Amino acid sequence: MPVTKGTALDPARTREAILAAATELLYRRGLDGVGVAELCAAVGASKETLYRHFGSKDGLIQAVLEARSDRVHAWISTAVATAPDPAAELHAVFEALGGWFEQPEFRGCAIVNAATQRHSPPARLVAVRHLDRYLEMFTDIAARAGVAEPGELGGQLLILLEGATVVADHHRADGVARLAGRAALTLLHATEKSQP
Amino acid sequence: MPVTKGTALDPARTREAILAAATELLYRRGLDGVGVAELCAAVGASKETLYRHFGSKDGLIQAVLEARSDRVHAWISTAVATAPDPAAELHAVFEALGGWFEQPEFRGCAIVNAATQRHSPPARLVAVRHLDRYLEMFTDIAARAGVAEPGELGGQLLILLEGATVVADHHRADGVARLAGRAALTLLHATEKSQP
DNA sequence: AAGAGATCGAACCGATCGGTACTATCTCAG
DNA sequence: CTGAGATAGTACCGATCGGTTCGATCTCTT
Repeated sequence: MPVTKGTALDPARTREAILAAATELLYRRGLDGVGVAELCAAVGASKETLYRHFGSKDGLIQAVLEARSDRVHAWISTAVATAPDPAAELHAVFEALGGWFEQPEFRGCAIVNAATQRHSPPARLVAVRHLDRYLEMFTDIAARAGVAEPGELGGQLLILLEGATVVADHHRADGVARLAGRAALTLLHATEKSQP
Repeated sequence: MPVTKGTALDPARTREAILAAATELLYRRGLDGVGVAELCAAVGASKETLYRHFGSKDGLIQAVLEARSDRVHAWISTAVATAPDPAAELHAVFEALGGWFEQPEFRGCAIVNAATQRHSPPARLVAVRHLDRYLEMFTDIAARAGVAEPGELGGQLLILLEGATVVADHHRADGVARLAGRAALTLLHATEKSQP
């Protein structure tokens, strides 16, 4: 049945619905673990609709990744914004991360996972920008804390965040975020102390 | 031509040859990026030979991952063994890591990548044991350094190692290992100082 | 009222997937 | 010398892949 009778025709909403369903499925089963046909079935859309909105499976994947990157950074930024000082900001970031790791559907960072599966420009570019934003955020926190080399500490905090995500995904999830959070604060304090 | 004339018949060597070629190709292009036919062509072996030795593509993948995990840990252990004290051991680990990151064929940790692509028991188990061995190594180093809670520091060092690997793969490779290495030493010294 | 655009559902495309079967031919152990 | 096992090469299997096309049918804009 074409265009279910009584349904409002809203391309933008259709696009979002496809995006949402694809985000979940591709994250859970991997980029190569879900075919376009199954994707369409899960959305309740036809192939033609999907291809009109995204052009190709890779186009859909890219749209999914960019939207996800934006959402993740908005979420982390919110956590940071509620904290009163740099140390509390770091604590907030890793506490938020811990809440994510505990969710049963947690499967690592979708953007990094995608770049691992498709080691090609589109996915890699999204990943680079994703990590760039993390690095900028951490460097800002380090700068606000008044450390001598914010870039150095920022990079180390990025390593802690990504490392915690990988370990939570592939080793043990419980306590990893707090472990990384304590390491982050230790690094912050050590760097502060050494530069009075 | 079956069994090229003059070639010694050595199943064990054949197996190793398949393993070696598959290790390189699957690492470079991803588990789903290479078909069995291409794999056979790269090895110079027939499908029947591959399937007789490994049973299935997944069997081959598992053999590849386990061999790789063994090799990586032997390599890291060698780096550790040459250092005179815990701090030097950590330095050696991250220096070795840096050398790996700089290689043009570096594509992240093959075992973690595989577990990301196949989020199913076989690959996941190899990954868990792989990280277990890292954790044990780092915990031992922490214990030798005499810190109060070697497990805590060991876990943090594991996070640094995996984080550095991810960042080197997906963000920037140069200097990441040394950045993580300095963080590792900072954590070690901070933990030592707080527990006289 | 009419045309434009959106959507579904299905058929269809060539290519490729992992895996099997078979033959011819070689090596190697007895 | 003989039989068992290893191998290359090829053809083949059904399934699935990403992607295209088409007609029917709906909504929306004018």
